[in-house]
Amino acid sequence: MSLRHALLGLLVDTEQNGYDLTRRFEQTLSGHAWSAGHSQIYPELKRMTADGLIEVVDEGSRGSKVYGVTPAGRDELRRWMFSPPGEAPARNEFVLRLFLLSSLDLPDLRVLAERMARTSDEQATELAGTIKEIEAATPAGQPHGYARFAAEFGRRWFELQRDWARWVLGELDDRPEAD
Amino acid sequence: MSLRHALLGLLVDTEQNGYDLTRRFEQTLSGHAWSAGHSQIYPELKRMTADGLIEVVDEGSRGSKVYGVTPAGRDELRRWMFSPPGEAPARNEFVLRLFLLSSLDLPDLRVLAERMARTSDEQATELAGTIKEIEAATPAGQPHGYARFAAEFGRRWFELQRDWARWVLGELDDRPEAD
DNA sequence: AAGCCCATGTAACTGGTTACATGATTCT
DNA sequence: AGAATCATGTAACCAGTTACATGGGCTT
Repeated sequence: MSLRHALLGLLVDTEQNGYDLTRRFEQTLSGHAWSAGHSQIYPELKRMTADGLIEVVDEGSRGSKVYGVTPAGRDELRRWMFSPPGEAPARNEFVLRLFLLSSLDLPDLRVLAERMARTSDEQATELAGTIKEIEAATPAGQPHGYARFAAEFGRRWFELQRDWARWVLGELDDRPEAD
Repeated sequence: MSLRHALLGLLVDTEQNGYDLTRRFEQTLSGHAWSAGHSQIYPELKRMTADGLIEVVDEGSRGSKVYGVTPAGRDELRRWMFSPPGEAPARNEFVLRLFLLSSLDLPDLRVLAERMARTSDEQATELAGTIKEIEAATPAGQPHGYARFAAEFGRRWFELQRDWARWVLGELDDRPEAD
């Protein structure tokens, strides 16, 4: 049950309500890591409260519940982080498309690989800009946090996509069929 | 519905039965791309047959059904490959753990990042060996297929994990708290 | 007062996993 | 003959998505 641990991780970082968690999910985790909508998050928060992993630490003006992690929740998150990985199978539609590229004929393959390389390069450039902003907003010598680590990962991921697509194009150009 | 397109892609590559498809899923797609068990695959094959995307092209000795892709199936696969990406949200437990690393205290973070770097390096080395085998089994000058492309992607992916984890460790060593 | 964002929830449905069930062939 | 592998299926359950529903507070 990764949703539970994702919520624990976000709440350890910052105490917040279900609405904020929904947006945080969308903004930071949804791209590469995990995804969940509010209709899944609210019931899970209730269950986690019942299980003693989190608790309501404050109530906002319009009846919102601000959650925080209990000691038991911290223990559970740590236990999960150290547990052997690979339990939940990975699902990534983009990677699936990559793996199925060879089901296309050569002209189609070229067009798609070129498109993938282009969009990945754009995304990498965009994230590089975001990273510069983070760096600028962080006083020199200060340690980076969560956001910087995640952004660095994302940048490298998009570069991988771009470079792999270019490598495929290079392989294709070496083929006898190439004109 | 990515399952459907994954099956189409595998069947375009090789006509095969549900049992083979289940193993292929496990071996080639399960790591980074997509995952499905036989209990999901068999009913989907029936539905795809009803929808005219695939058809039974042969029957094996013990009553197995060998499926092949119809022209309509090929069209559907191509349409999907060219359709705008990002419809299905990505889910990757490993990446989720990466993103939640900063919820740990510094000593824990170091231990985990070191472990991640080590196991990723082992996986990258293993895949590099697999690639050499593929290269050796392919006559010189011959084009590479599906397996070579996917393996190259996997290698780069594990290297990304390793390098990112090492980068995080480097960032941590620069911290004032570092001993 | 109207419209937007904040904030929480439930219901119906679809996709995916685990468990149950069965039988044929091949290998030892 | 017994065990392993091939081969297909269904049922019950859990996770995740889409749609429906409601109301408070803030801005213009």
